[in-house]
Amino acid sequence: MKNTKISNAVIKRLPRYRRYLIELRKKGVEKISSKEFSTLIGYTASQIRQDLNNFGGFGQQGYGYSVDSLYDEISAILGLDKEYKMVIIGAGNLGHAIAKYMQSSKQAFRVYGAFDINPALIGTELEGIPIMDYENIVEYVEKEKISIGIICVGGDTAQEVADKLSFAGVKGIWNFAPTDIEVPKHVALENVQLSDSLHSLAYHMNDIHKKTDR
Amino acid sequence: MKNTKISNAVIKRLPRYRRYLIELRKKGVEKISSKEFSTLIGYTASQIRQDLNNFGGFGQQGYGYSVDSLYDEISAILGLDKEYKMVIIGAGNLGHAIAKYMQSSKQAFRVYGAFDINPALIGTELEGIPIMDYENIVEYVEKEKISIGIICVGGDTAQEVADKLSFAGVKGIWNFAPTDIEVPKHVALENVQLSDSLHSLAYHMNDIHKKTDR
DNA sequence: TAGATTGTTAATCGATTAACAATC
DNA sequence: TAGATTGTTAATCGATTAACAATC
Repeated sequence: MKNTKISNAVIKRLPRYRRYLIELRKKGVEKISSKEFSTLIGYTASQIRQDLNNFGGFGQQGYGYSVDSLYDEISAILGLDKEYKMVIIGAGNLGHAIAKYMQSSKQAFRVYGAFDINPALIGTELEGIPIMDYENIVEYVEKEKISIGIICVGGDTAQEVADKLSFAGVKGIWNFAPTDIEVPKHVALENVQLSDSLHSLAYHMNDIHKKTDR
Repeated sequence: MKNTKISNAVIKRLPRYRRYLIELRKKGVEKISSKEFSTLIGYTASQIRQDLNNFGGFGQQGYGYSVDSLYDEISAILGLDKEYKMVIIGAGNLGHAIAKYMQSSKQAFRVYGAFDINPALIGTELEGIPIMDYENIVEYVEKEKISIGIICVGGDTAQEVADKLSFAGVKGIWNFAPTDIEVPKHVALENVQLSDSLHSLAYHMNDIHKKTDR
């Protein structure tokens, strides 16, 4: 595997490739050429080949790509052949929402516990997941070897939660708080800004009209 | 306002500018230069000026940008000075999650109804929002002038829901289904691929390790 | 072998950054 | 006026697309 710093644009496309490969597998398709894949997924054949060759030559000239093995390769590149233990911080609406969502996903990601500062919530359960005292989070993360923290608190406390999680040793933070947070270099960070996404939708809704008007 | 096709990269940054402007307003900051904004938000001063000038000259030479009016301008560009009526399709885990989330946001976006095909759910409520029969969605959207449909169904039915919503006349679709969908040109589409986001996090968690190893 | 399709290099395109003249 | 900072043009950088030789 080469390692000359893969661009983020490429990485963002990998899960999408993988999703389409799952569909193809379901349909019993065994091989696919970059050209066929192109019409399916909507990237150019050139881009598909370019993207995949960042990680190695997965294809075969004159034949194409094996759906099964390409799926396996991409899954491995993404690290989906591993298991990830997660905790949710913030057992309010958003935390509840994510807990529900994670439960219905049958992936290698599993939520082991939730944390809150609200005494009324501590000791209860969030969709079957125990809600514990936020005071004890560092201890818990260390002991249970939790690798991902899901931040579902309000924007004002998100940074302090991120600091604590990083200190406790998580390897990744999935941030749903409506704030940008900073993490040490060795901690991976992925932001889900739902309101940004909605605002972007609003822009395009109006933009489309402007175009129609011309 | 110029209209020479704003790149999507720019649009994706607008909500972020807006969030920082809200913070600045809270702190009572009245003006900000592109240079000061740069250190705060992490884009280059050049990019900030370039971005803003896509929409007009909001600044003043020798002074900078007025926080208040820049906030107003960006809000207007995004279309956040308007009201948006929404429906949720799919009252399962994900729909419930989004309903909760939308409720806690006090923005110009409001969910008026939810739809499902499950007879056990129809007639009940989802966080105070009535759950109606999916059969009647077109009629409802037309009558209530709903402008945004939030798709919270499984991947297998997402496209058919999108078709129905488009037919009924929504102007935007916020898609949480783990599938890519196609919509007519006049309908805006925003995808939230939570699993893609999580997979991208997994990649970076492992990628960071590779770097450490070298 | 001939045909197909990859892997990879070169060309193009677009987005970001730098520079600076305009102007408050 | 002098100083500061924008608006905008030009230069650079990176990502996408095209082309084609390598090879299954």
